[in-house]
Amino acid sequence: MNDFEKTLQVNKALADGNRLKIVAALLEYDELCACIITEFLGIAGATASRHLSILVNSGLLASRKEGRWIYYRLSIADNLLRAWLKASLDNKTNLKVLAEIVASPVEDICRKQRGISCCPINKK
Amino acid sequence: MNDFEKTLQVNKALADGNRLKIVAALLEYDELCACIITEFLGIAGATASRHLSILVNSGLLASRKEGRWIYYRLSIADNLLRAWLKASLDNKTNLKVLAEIVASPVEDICRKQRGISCCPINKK
DNA sequence: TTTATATTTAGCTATATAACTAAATATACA
DNA sequence: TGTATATTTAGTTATATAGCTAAATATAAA
Repeated sequence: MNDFEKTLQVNKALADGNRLKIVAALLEYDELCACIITEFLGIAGATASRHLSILVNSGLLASRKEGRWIYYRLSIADNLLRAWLKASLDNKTNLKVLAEIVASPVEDICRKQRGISCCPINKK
Repeated sequence: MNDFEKTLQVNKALADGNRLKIVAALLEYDELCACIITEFLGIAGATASRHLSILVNSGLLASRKEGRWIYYRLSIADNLLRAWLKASLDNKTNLKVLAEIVASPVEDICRKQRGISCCPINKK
């Protein structure tokens, strides 16, 4: 894949509202697990999984596996792209829903095991 | 339309190979008329027209009418976006075909009137 | 006015893709 | 081992969109 096709792939990855919301969320939080992202978007897990794989394939996100959970984080190498996304998305996406999910008790969502928190949440 | 939706619209406008080629061409040339762009892309005029209107609606391009011709130019307000596109597309798109079209004799393409050049070409 | 040129709009078709559900895979706990 | 949880893959459906041709619109030249 040449540079032009690579740029096109990145643009296509960013041309969906749910994927843009994922990027916006990860501009605010260092890492988020798939289940939190699924809950945030309010869509089926399988659909969120597909969006995440599109973002990973484009190079915008990286993932890390830990037990049953997979954590996603931004991996945008291009400083100009990162700066533009930050300027375009920061405080322009409604992340209140996400904040509530993150703040929910450990029994909720993917944190169903007795007190074991699935996704250590680190704000940036 | 809020800021998030505006960003999404811009991303969607950039998520097509032919539209990205138009942006790349206009990073190199100050202005190009619709017929030159149509010839460059090698698609039907109607299709090129639709791509151009999508780019204009997203705010990436502006147009100017002069007689029968419509000239398009970049109108990207956001400096970060402009810088990223320049870095991503400059010299990464094959503009040789465009250079040949631009250099073609006045009888060709949309320059069919006796010696009257339709699209004054200004390289940046 | 008639003809030619440039562009857009309308209408159609084929492909891409975003959503879903169900099944498969993987890990962890009882 | 068996059960629960987290995620992905497979398969389906509906919608979006990129392409085309033909017709409409607009301007300029004969």
